[in-house]
Amino acid sequence: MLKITRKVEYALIAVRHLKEHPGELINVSEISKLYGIPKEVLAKTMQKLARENIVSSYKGPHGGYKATSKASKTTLYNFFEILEGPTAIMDCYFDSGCIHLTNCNIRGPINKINDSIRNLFDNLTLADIS
Amino acid sequence: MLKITRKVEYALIAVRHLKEHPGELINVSEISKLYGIPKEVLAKTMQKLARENIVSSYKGPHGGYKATSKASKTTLYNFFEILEGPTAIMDCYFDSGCIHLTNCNIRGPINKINDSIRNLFDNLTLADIS
DNA sequence: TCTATATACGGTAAAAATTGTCGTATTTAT
DNA sequence: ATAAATACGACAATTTTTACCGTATATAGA
Repeated sequence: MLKITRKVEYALIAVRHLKEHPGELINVSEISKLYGIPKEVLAKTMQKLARENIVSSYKGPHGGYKATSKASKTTLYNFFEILEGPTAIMDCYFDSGCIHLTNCNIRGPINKINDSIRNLFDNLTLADIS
Repeated sequence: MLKITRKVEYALIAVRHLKEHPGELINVSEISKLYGIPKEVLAKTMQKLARENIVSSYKGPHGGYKATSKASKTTLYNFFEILEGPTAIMDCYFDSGCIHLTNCNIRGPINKINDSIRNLFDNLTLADIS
């Protein structure tokens, strides 16, 4: 519990790698081999980041990805959201689908904890882990 | 991702309920019905808490559980640990089993984030959510 | 002493979420 | 044209989480 997913882990590794080689076009295979990450998984992850302009993509031979200026400014919260959707320690923070809401006795405190965690990830950027 | 498990959710609800009825012996069936929690799941969870003296248990008819004084003092981190084992956003914080450790480029920053989260849960007690 | 009720505990089945794989399309440098 | 790369969708495999079942043990009360 309270784990980040491998996809996020892979994405963090990839972005960091791109930032360590500024301007350079680096393809998925290269990063895959270097860090032992399944190629297709990383590929799809990079595509999501490309859609959000965290990285820019170039097709064709010698193509690949490079980090954009947005990469550094992006908060960890947004980064997580791009890859995994809205993040909270319990679904009821976003979903109203919980049947127990009316007699739930912990929602208030849980939401406070949530806010703390969200605050933490809102105040860390990708630059902080690069 | 970054979710607490239902077991932990159930345990928080149960402990809070016990603390709302101090001294009273309340059995698992009662809490189960009240909050719509599967009985056996909650039962096992309560047994873990009993072993760690977060609650005290009484067998037989009119038996049940009540919160102990330790309940309020227990940190959320310890509570999570009792129920789910050591908690970290990535396994490599505790496990050395990761093959990539040598060329992992994000371990340092990830561990810092981990420390922040751990600090958060170390400084919140069950009293804070009751 | 018998019975009913409750916790204690282990094993396993079911469900859900995550992770990985495959096939195909598209773009583009050479 | 060809080869190398991203783009995308569907599905399979794995892992984790959640729920259920059976049995043992303790104890209050008739």
